[in-house]
Amino acid sequence: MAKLPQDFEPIDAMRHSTAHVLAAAVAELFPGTQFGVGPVIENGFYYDMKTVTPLGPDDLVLVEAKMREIVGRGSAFTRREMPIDEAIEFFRGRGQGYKVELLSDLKSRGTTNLKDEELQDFDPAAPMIASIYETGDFVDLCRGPHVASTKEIGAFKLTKLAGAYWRGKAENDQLTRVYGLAFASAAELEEFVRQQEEAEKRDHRKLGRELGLFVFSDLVGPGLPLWTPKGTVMRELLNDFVWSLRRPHGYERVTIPHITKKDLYETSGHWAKYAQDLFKITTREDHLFAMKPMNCPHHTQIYASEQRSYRELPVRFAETTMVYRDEQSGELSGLSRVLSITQDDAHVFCRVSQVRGEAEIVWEIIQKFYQAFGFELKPRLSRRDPSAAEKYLGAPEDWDKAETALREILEDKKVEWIDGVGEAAFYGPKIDFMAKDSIGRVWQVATIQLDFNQPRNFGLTCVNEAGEKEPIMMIHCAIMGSIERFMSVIIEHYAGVFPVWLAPVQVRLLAVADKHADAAFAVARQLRAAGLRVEVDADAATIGAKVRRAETEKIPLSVVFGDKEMSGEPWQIRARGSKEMKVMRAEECEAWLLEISRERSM
RNA sequence: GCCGAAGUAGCAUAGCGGUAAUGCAACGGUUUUGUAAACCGUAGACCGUGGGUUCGAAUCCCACCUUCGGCUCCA
Repeated sequence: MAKLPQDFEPIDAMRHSTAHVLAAAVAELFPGTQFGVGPVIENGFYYDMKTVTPLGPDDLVLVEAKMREIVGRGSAFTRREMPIDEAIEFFRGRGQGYKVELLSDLKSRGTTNLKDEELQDFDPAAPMIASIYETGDFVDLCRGPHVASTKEIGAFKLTKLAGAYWRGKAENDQLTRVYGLAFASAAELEEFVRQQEEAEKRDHRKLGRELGLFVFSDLVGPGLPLWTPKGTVMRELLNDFVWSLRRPHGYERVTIPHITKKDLYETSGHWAKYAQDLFKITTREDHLFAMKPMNCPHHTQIYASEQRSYRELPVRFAETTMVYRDEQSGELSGLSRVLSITQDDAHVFCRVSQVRGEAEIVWEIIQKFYQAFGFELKPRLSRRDPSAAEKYLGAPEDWDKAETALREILEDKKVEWIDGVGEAAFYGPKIDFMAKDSIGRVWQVATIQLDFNQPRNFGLTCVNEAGEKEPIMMIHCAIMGSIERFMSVIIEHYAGVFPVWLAPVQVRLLAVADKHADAAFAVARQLRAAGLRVEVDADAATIGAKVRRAETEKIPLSVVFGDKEMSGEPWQIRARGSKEMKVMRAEECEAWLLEISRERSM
């Protein structure tokens, strides 16, 4: 994300100046290049540009060398100001069409329609004065601030080339975006690169394959993960956990088919908005069906199947089930973005007066759930963008009411929350939860969504105390959101080293020699019968090799099983990653293992 | 979908116009082992798919599939 100049930290002026040096280097090497915007981002900068001939990876090396040459010249960054019309002519004269467009747009429509990355070029306080910065022969539109001269530029490195649409719109020109890192010192740059490598080791796509949790098949297709027995064990455990938290609050399970006539989505409002993202099915009799991309419309039909009294509300339906969305192929990524998504979905049908209480129950479930993994949660009020009313269903007054209800809950909780303008669903505002993982990355996870539109579209009511039909509200809530995404998050959070309760294999018995195998298998059978997930390693390998194998496969507990154990000596239980053994008499082991394997904790 | 890059045995990599190599895993044999890698051997790849250029293609060209990095999108 681009940073605004008012949020600049001391390092950011240097990063911004480095972006100018990048543009200067490209301008020297590739005359005729037109430049877009070049903002500061986390850890560095980028610059969007349209070169006469496309840039390749080899050019990146060339450009970086040229940048070092320019930095070596030690030129000053000099600021000049001019009226906006003069600036338009100035950049037109230099063939910089994108800069001319930005300036002209600013002149006619003001700063409010500018994106963050574009605001790095303009000062909203003085929109009719353009400032430019000169470095040697290179001149760029820019609000600043910059360092005094290229002598102050620290350690930098160009990292990648990517495509990016001009002003973020898919219908515009596609420019080449050059990304770079910039830090005050070479040591900091190296440290950052090292951290990146650490994060790569946790990549769920790599760990998922190594740990045998899920696979993809070219025959089945992209974005359609196939879950192995081990991966399925984890999915079920997570789902059971969610259920254990929901059950006391009166949630009931329901089950729906995975396809429906299109009529359902025409009524819900989804067809108009998402028709092209649906997998469609034509029946032999030429009727049009769709794979379900969400569950709420189906669930409304269970609610609507009978007349409901206010006395039976809230009605809480929940179901963990797959939905299917025809995403753009370029969006797919490991488990983070897939076509077959398992949602732990719930819909609460309630009166307006019950919304608050129900939302608080969900909040409590979410907190308990995420606490068990050691995630730090931060809520976000995802509300509508008032300047884009056409994107949302329903009357603004209803939106205001719903947004206020959620805001009150947030204020009541006295927690820090993020204001998410434009993050609402098309049918209502929501509270989304952002989870910070063990290496500080933030993921959007659980959600509580208010919806007055679908109940209205489907005519959902209850009979109230006065015997009248009263319109009701619907709350959509998901604890994990998507199990696929949540799996990707916890795989990376734990780096594949899962806590005992969640590990697909909890205990491995390492048979010392052939003669111990039968006894080890017998013990394993007994522990399995007690509910533990146990394996035996009885291969013809040394005990050292078996220990190593259990470690690299990230099995939480292992027990060497040989003569000593068979003759009744205490077991030595090895916890992964630790050389210290837990020594325990055999007859105590089962109870202890059961206890720790059930404790849902980090 | 768009821009760019990449697909070689189960995994990780080498080879980059002259007919596929290495490590780990697998399999067979020997060893019967006490807390992070025993030893010896064997097998395993139409080099993503299809087409083209060439006497000859893993290697060059085209299309498609899949993956990766971004952009756009995300109920």
